[in-house]
Amino acid sequence: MSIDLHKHREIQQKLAAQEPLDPRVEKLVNEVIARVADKWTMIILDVLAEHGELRFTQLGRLVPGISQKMLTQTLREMEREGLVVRTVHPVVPPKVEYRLTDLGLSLGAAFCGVWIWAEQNLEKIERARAAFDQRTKPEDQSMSRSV
Amino acid sequence: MSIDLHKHREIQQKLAAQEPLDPRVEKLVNEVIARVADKWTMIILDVLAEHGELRFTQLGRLVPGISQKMLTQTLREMEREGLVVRTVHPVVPPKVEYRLTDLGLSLGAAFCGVWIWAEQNLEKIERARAAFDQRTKPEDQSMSRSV
DNA sequence: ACCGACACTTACCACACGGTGAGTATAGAA
DNA sequence: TTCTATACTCACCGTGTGGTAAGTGTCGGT
Repeated sequence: MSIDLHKHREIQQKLAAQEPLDPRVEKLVNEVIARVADKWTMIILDVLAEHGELRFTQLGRLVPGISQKMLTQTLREMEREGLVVRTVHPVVPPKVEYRLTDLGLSLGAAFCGVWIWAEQNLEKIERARAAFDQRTKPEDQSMSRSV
Repeated sequence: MSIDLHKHREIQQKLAAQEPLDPRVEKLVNEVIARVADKWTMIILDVLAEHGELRFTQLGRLVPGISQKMLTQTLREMEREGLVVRTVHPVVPPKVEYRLTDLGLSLGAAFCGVWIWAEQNLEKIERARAAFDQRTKPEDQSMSRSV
């Protein structure tokens, strides 16, 4: 549930030292990050963490920009990873409910570290970006630098 | 540097409760995740955390699959976010060194939570995936699926 | 008989991402 | 003179990702 500080230190040391982590772990982490980092997964995780159990259309309404296709797709992937459970009620107008598993909840908790980091370093990042743009942009060229 | 457990709890509570986080933070988090989650950023962060200061080609060698284009691009983005510093030595064969900033280091530390999570839940995820594939794959010739 | 609700699935399409390979600049080595 | 090393930039191109819109199936309401 909560971050284990011993583990934390240990891995920090591994990062600081040359000790490579288990390659399986590294691969998994990359996969997890890739999965979680897409446009919708974190938002859905967030909404689900906030609202508990939700139906497909409710979820769609709570994640404004999303298309049905992406909602289904993301939810499927999250289900596959064991982050959400999908409960089908075989009733006349279909009723499907989605809810985070313990795993999903714990992923949310694990990401707290990143949230905290972002929260604490928001200003720093914005300053870094501004400074970078400052020292990069002054060339009056129309370089297409899309975000 | 290390994760603040008070903050951690606080945010967990916010996640559990309905309290939304500062939208700026949420936006930033999504951006950070999106940035960090690309194919190369985390790997570079990792390599840099392990080796300290590195030159362009050294980095390229330590991140086997990467193309020059992607290395440059990723490095630039990381520089913009203030995660790395780029030091140019105006010598005859160009010499440029890259090194993590405190911010970059702290991001690595923040991601420890996710690493730990992945490490601790590796089996669970693989089992979830296997189970999901199991119950999804058995599609034989018949198109009708009996749930 | 027709419509709408729900939870999807499918076809199509545009754009962005990432790879490849070439080009650029400089100076010392061969 | 040509080659090599370094740290890039640029043009081109194929794939993949995500959006739009329409279709599917069932049943209850009108």
